[in-house]
Amino acid sequence: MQQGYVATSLRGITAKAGVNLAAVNYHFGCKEALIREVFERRLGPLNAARIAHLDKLEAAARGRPLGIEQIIEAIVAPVLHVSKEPRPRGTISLQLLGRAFSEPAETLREILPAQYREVVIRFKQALTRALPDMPDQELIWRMHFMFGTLSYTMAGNDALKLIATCNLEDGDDAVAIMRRLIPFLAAGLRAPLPALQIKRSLPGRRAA
Amino acid sequence: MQQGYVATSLRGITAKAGVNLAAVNYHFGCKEALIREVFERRLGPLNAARIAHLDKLEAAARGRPLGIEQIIEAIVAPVLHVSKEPRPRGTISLQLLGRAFSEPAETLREILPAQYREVVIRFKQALTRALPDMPDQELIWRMHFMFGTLSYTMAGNDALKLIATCNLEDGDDAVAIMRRLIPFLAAGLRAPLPALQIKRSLPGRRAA
DNA sequence: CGATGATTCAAACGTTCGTTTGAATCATCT
DNA sequence: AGATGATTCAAACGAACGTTTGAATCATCG
Repeated sequence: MQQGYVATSLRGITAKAGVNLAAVNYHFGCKEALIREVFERRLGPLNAARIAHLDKLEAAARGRPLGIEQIIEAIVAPVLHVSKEPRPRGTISLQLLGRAFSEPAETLREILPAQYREVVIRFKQALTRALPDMPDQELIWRMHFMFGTLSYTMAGNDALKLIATCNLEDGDDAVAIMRRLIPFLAAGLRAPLPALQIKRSLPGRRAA
Repeated sequence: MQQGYVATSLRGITAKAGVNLAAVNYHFGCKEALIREVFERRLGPLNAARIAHLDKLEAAARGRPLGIEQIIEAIVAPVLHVSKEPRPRGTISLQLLGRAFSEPAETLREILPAQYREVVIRFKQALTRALPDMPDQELIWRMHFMFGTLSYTMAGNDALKLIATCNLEDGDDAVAIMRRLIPFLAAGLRAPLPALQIKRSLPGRRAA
């Protein structure tokens, strides 16, 4: 899955796994069913851990709204757990999950919403209570931005690292990255509401 | 490019264009060169407009640091220009550019850094001056997050819209989205520095 | 042991892909 | 008009893909 669904051949998979080519069709039926199971096996526990984390936070809060950093951490911390799996499985799993939303393959368009639905509902509830003055529309978009940043970061594109033209320290493992990510996302979620009334604020070129 | 590089066949392209299959190899040489030219034609003007926008802002500022919202707007506004092209070209172009970083195709790994290098250098300079207290490492990561959010938003994944389980208003065109995006990103860039000293804030092992 | 069902295997099938080819067509200029 | 170079076209090529097939191998149990 480093190279995407269509570009990954069953011959490549079975060769690397040391099994026969026909084993895939025998055990899974077709290539689509295989990738479906891969995603369910990876994404299911991850999202279950996120919800469990949120459950624990809400139980401890006893009805009070959670802090935004807490909520984000409930989304992010399970990712770190995955990243700690032995190399290279941890890294590749993150790439897989991060790139999932960008996958053009049709079959993933059906899997992902089902896998993420409960997570999104629960976290939207938590965020709505943590940000009571935020309009619903605005919150949905900011959650969209948040998931986008997260999945993009998980995908770990080498492209932007090359772009950076400034060598990053080696100590920037997943934990360090996520520790940088949480304040960024929390501040974004808390940002003042955009001035939707000011019509000419975007295309115009007024300073001041 | 709605379906990715490998899944897009030259037969499909040429059929939709109403030209002969062999025309691609005659005029471009190979499929890779074709997609390379597509990206250069789309990305070149976009990034040139970003730099021109930044040039204008810096000339008007006469040496003073720019505002963060101004800098982000210089990145985002040219995107809106693309989005306004007649349907469906505008929308698809955004998808193309947004998904570019997630494309597993090897050839894009070479094109994108070259196309983006100057943009990243210029905007990093501007942001460094606008955020003088921000450590270099932290700024690079926050730019990474910012580009991630932007490209993810441009890609316009239907997946997350389905996930939202809350129908978005139809008025959310590209302009409205970007107006929401800018405060989100600006707040993220300005976020207080993560407390790297606090050891146990995230589940991580520490040596030393 | 021998029968039975599950699994593995090498080989092939049909399809689709990017690319090549050589003739046909077009545009341009003396 | 006729020659010439650029472009278009239908057809085919070899390679790679997902899938199927039928025999070989394995595990289990009376």
